Amino acid sequence: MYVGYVLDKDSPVYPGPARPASLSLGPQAYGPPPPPPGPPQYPDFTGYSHVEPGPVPPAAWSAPFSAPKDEWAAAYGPGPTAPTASPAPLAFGPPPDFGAVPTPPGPGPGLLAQPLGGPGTPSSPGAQRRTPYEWMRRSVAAGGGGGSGKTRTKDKYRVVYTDHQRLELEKEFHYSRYITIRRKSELAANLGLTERQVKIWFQNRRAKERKVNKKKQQQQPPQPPPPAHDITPTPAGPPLGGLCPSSASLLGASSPVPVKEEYLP
DNA sequence: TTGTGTTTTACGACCTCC
DNA sequence: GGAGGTCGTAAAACACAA
Repeated sequence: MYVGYVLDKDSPVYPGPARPASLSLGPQAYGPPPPPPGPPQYPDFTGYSHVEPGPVPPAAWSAPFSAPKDEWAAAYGPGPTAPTASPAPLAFGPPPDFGAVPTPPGPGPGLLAQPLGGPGTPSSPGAQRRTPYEWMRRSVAAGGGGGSGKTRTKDKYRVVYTDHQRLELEKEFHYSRYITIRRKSELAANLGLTERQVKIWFQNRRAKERKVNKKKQQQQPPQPPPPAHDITPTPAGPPLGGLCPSSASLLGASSPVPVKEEYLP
């Protein structure tokens, strides 16, 4: 286990600024790192595919995480507004950060102004794909099941996470592929999930990313190795031996990135 | 409406690390 | 030994073509 890494460092695995303490930051709030822009980070992301034109958040990582998940960023619009608009009686209110982050100029007045489905509209992610921002109103229905602990041995095999839960999980994943114990607890509490669910979600999410990356590599012709300065730690594995290289460099004296207190020893 | 393919939760097996 | 990692897989949820 990598408890030592997680407990002691609680630092992002991938280069980037230290995340603000509060949850629910918009993707753009994670801050742009210096690396050059690359292909979209989540071109395969289909969970929130009601893409609308919107501001493209700055790149969050260097390759292979060279670009932020602009799909969901664009799909959901500015992060701050989404949870604010959610009527879900989750364990947390709209984080202050959400109100603090200005709404970028977009195609419309924002999520709140988007049409919502009627009360009888399906509460599934698929339905949400057809009904933009439906997730804001259906967080409760499926959200209650999110932490219900249903298993294969119980009446329901699995629950479907609400879009809000998935959005927050995606945000956290966007920040770091490996969630810390602290963040896992926070996220689980805030989203009404169990820590186990959060852990498994991250495991599945990493598996998904590996699968996508593998698919990409198979589709793309072999390319020459990138220059040395472009080499970034691979996300394919857990951080071994404490700090990953990127974290080490992140904490280095030369790093311009401010390190959050909780990440400091 | 139905069949089929894909995605999303959840678990078990096995491994590594402390 | 416990916790969390990957890997493989089951099954529900979902999308979509016929």
